[in-house]
Amino acid sequence: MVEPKSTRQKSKTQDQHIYEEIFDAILEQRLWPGTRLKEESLGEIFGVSRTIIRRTLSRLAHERVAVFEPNRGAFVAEPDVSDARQILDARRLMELAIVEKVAERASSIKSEFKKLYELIEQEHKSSAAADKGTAIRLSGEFHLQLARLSGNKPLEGFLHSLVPQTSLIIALYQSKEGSRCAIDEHSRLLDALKLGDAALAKRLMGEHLDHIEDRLALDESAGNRNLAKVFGRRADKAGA
Amino acid sequence: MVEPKSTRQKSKTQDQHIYEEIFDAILEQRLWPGTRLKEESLGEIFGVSRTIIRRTLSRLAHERVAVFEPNRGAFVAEPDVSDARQILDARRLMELAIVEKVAERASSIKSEFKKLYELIEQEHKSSAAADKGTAIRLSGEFHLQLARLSGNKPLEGFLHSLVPQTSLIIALYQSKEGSRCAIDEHSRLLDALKLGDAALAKRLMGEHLDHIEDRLALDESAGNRNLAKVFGRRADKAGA
DNA sequence: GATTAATAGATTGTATACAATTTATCAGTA
DNA sequence: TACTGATAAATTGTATACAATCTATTAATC
Repeated sequence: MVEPKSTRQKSKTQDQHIYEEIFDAILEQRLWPGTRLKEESLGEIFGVSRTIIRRTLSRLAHERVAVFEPNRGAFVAEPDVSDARQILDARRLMELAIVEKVAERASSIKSEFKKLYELIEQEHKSSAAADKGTAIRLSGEFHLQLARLSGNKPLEGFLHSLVPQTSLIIALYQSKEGSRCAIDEHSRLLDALKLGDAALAKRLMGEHLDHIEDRLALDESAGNRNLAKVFGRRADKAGA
Repeated sequence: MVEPKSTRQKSKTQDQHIYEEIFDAILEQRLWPGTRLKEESLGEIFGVSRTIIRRTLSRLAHERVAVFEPNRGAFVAEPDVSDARQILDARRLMELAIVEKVAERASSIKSEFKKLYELIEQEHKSSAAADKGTAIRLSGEFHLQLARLSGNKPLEGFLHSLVPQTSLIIALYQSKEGSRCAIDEHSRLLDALKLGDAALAKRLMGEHLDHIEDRLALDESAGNRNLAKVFGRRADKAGA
């Protein structure tokens, strides 16, 4: 690999790298809701100044994955029960629309499906290796890839914000352990999409989302699961 | 009005102010697609350093209302025909979902409707006074208020990005002048919503969006309307 | 000992300085 | 004149310095 001519051109990819690193950490649930994202610490980790980190945090805040508290810094978001319902509701709307579009375009994007099957394959492997973090992340990436195949950039962008938020919701409110049906659901969904069967694909996606929600405890009392919030304290799990 | 104790606390509202100022200028089509957004000029206009302006531009870029070109700065976005179709498609999805939600909640948010009728009233006045810019902006705000009443924050956020993008599309591709039916359409839509008639409201919203799209020339040749782009030049309408 | 007040330390928020890059200006040449 | 190349000016991209604020620690008081 060759060094770039200047330090300037890599700026965008460097931004992207830092962003994805944090994004993935949230998807994999290594970064817990409420975790403090200290600017200087992150700057040292990635070898950049606070300027760059601040831009990344600003992007995450925009996507509602992080939250800025004035004069206190950025924290990984902690969606409450009401937020969670709205997020899942919006996500269902997006995912159904995306699935419909992908099914419509099925014939013209056939070569793309292979990559998605490979992604599912990886998901299986991570799951078999009990690498839960990677499995969760790959599951999220499956949905993001589907969004890309919809051919609608705004929708793709919106889902890119909703997927990690869903990950935070699962971290906060999942009560039952995930039965390992989820991966097979991806497979069957993809089969339906490849055949261009929009109705079936939408039904399967709907059920897939149902299953994710079924494992959550989003009743009113569920707010209490987040003890730190109840007592007005903040967990600071980010080491210096 | 009393001065705030420190210059720090007003930071968020100052950010918001600058953002809204630019946002409104785009809604009112005073800022044309492709216009360069020079950081120092904006900083002088609003009396802040480039740091603050940069944050605002970054937000606008996230919402796809502005675009950063590496080492060249930020420009008001110029959605091409393909972008335009995707944006309008996404907007239709959002608006129909929003209208459905508002209709469902109609009984519990009755007091909110009055504000919307007042907004329509203002729209009428601006239109009568031939104040086209204000009329367009108020029309956009009508849709944003509706999104707020949906009670779904993610959806509201998504529409907040799509509305100014639609404004850019209209600026670039509107061929026929807008017949002044649009305002009455808002009225009738609101009537249906107040009665909680979701089906009718959705039909009216669909037709409303149809009418907006009908006035556009989004055929393949329409790309040529943007001459500057065809010839690879850039219009720089922002004075120093 | 518990509670409050005062101080020191750590962290964010903003402006600014400097480097890298692009854009504009202007000779020089055919 | 039209075109090329070199130089200067303007602009963005990043790091850093400093001010404002919050947090933790310690001292003082009851």
